[in-house]
Amino acid sequence: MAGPMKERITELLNAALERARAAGQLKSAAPVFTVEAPRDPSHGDAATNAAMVLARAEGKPPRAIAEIIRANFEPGGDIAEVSIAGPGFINFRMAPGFWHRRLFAAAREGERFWYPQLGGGRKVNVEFLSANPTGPLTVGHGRNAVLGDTIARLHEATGFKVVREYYFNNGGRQMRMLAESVRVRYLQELGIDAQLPPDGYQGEYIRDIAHQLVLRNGDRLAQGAAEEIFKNAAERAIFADIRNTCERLGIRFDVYTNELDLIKAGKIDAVIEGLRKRGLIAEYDGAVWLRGEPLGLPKDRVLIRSGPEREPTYRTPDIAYHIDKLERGFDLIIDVFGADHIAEHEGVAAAVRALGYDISPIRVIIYQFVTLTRGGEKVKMSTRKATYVTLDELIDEVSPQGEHEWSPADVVRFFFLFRKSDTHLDFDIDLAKRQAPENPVFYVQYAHARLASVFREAAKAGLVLPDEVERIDLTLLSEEELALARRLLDLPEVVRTSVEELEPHRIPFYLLEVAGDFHRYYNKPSNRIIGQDQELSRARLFLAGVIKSAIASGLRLLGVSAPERM
RNA sequence: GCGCCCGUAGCUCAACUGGACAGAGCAUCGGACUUCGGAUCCGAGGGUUGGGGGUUCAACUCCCUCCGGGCGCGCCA
Repeated sequence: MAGPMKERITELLNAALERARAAGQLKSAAPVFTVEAPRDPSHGDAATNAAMVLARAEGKPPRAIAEIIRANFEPGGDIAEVSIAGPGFINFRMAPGFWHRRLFAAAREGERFWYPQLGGGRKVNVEFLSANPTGPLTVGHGRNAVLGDTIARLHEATGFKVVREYYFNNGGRQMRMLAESVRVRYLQELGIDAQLPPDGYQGEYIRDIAHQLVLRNGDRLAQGAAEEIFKNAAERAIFADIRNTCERLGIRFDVYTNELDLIKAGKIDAVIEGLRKRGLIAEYDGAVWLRGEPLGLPKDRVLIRSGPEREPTYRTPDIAYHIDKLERGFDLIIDVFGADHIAEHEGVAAAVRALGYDISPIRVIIYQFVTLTRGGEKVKMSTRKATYVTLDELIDEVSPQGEHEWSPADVVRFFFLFRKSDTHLDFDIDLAKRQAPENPVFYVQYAHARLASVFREAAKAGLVLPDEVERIDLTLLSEEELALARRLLDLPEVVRTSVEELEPHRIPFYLLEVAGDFHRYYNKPSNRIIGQDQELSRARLFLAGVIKSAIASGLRLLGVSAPERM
């Protein structure tokens, strides 16, 4: 519901309550009531529960109180009707002129209208994906990447300054294992007998990296070559691959941060020192521990491993990393994590707070895992065992073939966003492949392409909208068309909720509804946009333009293209 | 065992964060244009929102409990 309308009605309601009290018709103090758009549009444009929340204090039935409020309500110019319904709702219906003015505003302002400015230039850091460079991106990473990027887009659109950030660990055991795996494949490539360690990486891409090393170095690395060489080669190659996949999805990062740099900058040591000063460090079993009990955590957590290397666990740099982000002065720090990280994040947050930082800027969006179904069976995925479907393969498989105006990422992006992040996502590959033309994304894009086509036809027929849109007579629009307009004009509120609650899935669901409204409207012969009556045609074409603008603006938030032709 | 998430139509999911009669898309069955794009539209069937209790004028939504599924409880990330 439009913000201005809501505020206006709230004011008028408060005035009515005041009058009723002055007249002795009500005795209790102003209640906390809400003004919202009813779920069912036939109930009106706005509704309040004021009478119902007053019922108890007044000792009267809600509908009787509603009558009192209505009797004292002096409607402003835009409110056409005030009625009482259901258990005691007071419903308001706006005059058509209100909607006409909103439509004109939408046409004039374009994206500024659809994207409410919430950020005021505040700085937000969105950390997402953050996959360690040990292999190609999998389908699970895809959900993270698309969610994170879309949250970034939502914030950009609504007036935040956004940094997209990728954090990775390159100091630990996993990277050593990666290096070792490359070395083994390298030796094998040279015909030298070598065995992958039990936890080694078995993927084909390791052989590719080893093969490249042979091409460039021959057998010079066969004896005594530093682990560093294999590690760097692997990291470089895998990152190139990850970047490429992200590029295909329309995703680019502004900042990469890694563990080794944090170590070199002494930030890890600083964390340990700070914690030690506060009595939060324990040392036993040869390791350095974060004490759980004083932080309200279930148990102690290792910060520095035992053994001669004195290696930090992943959690220590993560603490340092979050402090680093806080010190860089972001107003909002968003972490996109898989469900398996949630417990760990609590520990990290507790440590950061214990070190004296205000962690309120940090917000976490958790997403549940993606399960993949192929041939009716769940595919179990493991990076190490190389039994995964890569994100690249998925993009290839579900993207339409041939020449198109739209991006190969459209289907994948839309699918990943088409459910709430904290529910499991079941991705049936066969279905996505086979039914690609019936995917919801095509339904929405088709609505846009159809509208574009209408404008092409209108131009052919010499029908053009005036620059001064206010000259168009919107009183010619039918009730059905106004209903369509009302849903359309919801977009700014949908965007607001998506940003505030970090719930991007609202956008694709909204777009599906608008597209459905339009397809239904369009299919009725009586709703022909380009017709004999010039004035009516102009009013309808104008509305069509606003619909097109809303769909395009919504899709842009998702990183999904809005094709003019399909 | 403990913690977090989930359980809504045959399947995959929504439900404006406590509001009115729980809605879409697939799937099934039956229909619709000789002009703006049929990748569309119309209609039908399908529900005790996992079970039970509680709070509230009002519960899919909050609390308790039980059942079922996922994730975590690593000196992996």
